[in-house]
Amino acid sequence: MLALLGHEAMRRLRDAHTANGLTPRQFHILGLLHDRGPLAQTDLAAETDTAASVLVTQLNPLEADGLVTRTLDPRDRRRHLVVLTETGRQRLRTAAAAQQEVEDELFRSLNDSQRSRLTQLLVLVRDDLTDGNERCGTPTSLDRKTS
Amino acid sequence: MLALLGHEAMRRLRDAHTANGLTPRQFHILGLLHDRGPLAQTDLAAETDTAASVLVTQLNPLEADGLVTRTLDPRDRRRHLVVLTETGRQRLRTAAAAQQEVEDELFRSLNDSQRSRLTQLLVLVRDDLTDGNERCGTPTSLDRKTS
DNA sequence: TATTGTTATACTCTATAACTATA
DNA sequence: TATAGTTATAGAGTATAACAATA
Repeated sequence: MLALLGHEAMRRLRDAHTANGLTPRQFHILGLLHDRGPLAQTDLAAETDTAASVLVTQLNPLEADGLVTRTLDPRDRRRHLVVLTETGRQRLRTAAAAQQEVEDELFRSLNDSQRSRLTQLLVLVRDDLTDGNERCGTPTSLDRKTS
Repeated sequence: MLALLGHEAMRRLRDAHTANGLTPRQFHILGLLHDRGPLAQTDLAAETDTAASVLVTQLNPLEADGLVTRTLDPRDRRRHLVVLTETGRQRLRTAAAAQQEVEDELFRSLNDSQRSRLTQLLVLVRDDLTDGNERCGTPTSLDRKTS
């Protein structure tokens, strides 16, 4: 049921973000750049758990739309620093509002205390999976976030 | 987070079922046939929320492996009744054990009361989404189960 | 030689439409 | 004409390997 509900949640988030010209991954990328400042593509790939080659295909449209710029890191000219533009910041704001709408719709059957209990339980599961996998060396998608 | 955790759950279930030569959908199909007896493909498509064309591609390997048979319904020779064989029943048992292992691993950080509370909250969300969509006419994947 | 980023390729899952056979 | 099932095709998402530039 967790898998099925998660699939439905992803579908709704994808629909909402598509209306803003973004994929869920691109929304994630914009959010990271907003919170952490400019990042190299390697860092973005690690944080979002996407292969480097996939990251490129996500960044290209973002750069073409002027939401993001790529500049060479002067100290290591192999690295491309990805920077959030002002346009990108605005797009992130409207996309975040759309995301919030989807979340409200998804969890409208729960009151505030039920919602926080659900988050609390999911956090327990997630944290156990992430550092559990780091410990026993069975890497999966979830733990690359913290590595 | 629900979407991400659901994705991870689906990945683990898929891996477990792949080891038994099944997809998650095929496991779902076998389970339905076990619980409800022979069903026409239309019914299976509705219950599992898969397009008819997708259902065919899931049933073909099941029939080839002898887990399932397709027979014409004598009362409406357009309908193909899908029947679970004894081999299919056995495969379902081993696959169900594998699914249970994955669930135990996923939720090992929760004790029994936490697990039941999580299920309870997820059921609330799911039921609201399903009959909520039936009411307001915004059909999604989840509500076809109950229609 | 190793690392960053890019390109090309293939594979899976999914959605759609066209087709057949029955009703 | 409408329905049950099938086939073929195209699209999105993802994973892998080969490649260019830089360290």
